[in-house]
Amino acid sequence: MTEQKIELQKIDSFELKDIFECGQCFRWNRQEDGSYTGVFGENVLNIKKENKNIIIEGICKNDIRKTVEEYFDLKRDYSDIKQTLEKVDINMKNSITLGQGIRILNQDLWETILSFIISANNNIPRIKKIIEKIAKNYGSPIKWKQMLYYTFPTPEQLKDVTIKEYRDLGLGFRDKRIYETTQNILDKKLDLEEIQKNPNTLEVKQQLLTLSGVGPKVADCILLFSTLKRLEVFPIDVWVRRVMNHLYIKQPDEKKVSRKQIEQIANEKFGNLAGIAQQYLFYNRKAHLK
DNA sequence: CTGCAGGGGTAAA
DNA sequence: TTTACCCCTGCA
Repeated sequence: MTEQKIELQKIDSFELKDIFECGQCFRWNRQEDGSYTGVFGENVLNIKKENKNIIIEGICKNDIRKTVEEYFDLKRDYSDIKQTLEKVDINMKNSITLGQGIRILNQDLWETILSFIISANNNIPRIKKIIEKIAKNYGSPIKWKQMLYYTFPTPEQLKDVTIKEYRDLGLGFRDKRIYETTQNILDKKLDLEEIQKNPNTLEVKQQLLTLSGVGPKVADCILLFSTLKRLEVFPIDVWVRRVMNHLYIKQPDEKKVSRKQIEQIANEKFGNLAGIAQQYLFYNRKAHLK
């Protein structure tokens, strides 16, 4: 646990806003100076961009370079990915222009599972608020610059939390789901270490779907945004459904568009990069407001 | 000020 | 396939 600092140069595809406000993460907050501060694992980091350089500093458990490299997916060549996707069609090309600075984070699997269970039928400000409360109540404190931050609690730290306590935190009907999923992980009904090793995405998805509160959309988000990092999945939420319908399907009644239909088109067009394509498409959402 | 719709879905009927 | 769901915010 030490205070560390690092400066990265010539990193392609790294816009703070694109990365932190695309909906993949919930614990990064924009500061007044335009930088972002966030907690992940046992780290509290602040990131800012000056000229073309990225400056990262804060409390970091292990070597900051390695930590950052892993978390921000720095070893992946996003310009290569963008080049491939750009060729798909003009829609994708435009979408990439809108969100060209995105990177898909390698977030802790456990935290990602709980975060996206909480995200169900919910809005981002409230999701963030709830996750912050859970961290503050059950996580471990980390002090940096006179401020206290809190890690996301481990399954063990949530072991004895009751459904009622969750309800009192404002989780609503998700209280039971969080409780049950925590118990299932503690009981190793699903072994998070094991599924990390399984290369068969469909199998892993089936296993995630056994968890309470995890349906197809949440499962895909977990597969894409965590260290599972399956770039071929295509999470379908109302916005992506809207955009996909608008661009490719053109069904007058949006609700009639089936998940299967969207998945098929996504797979045909974007193949094993569908997940990243989904993120770019997400930037199209405001262009298609009802 | 009160009422109501709707939000990055899921589980249960 | 359809419906209820906890809480919160925005808006009529």
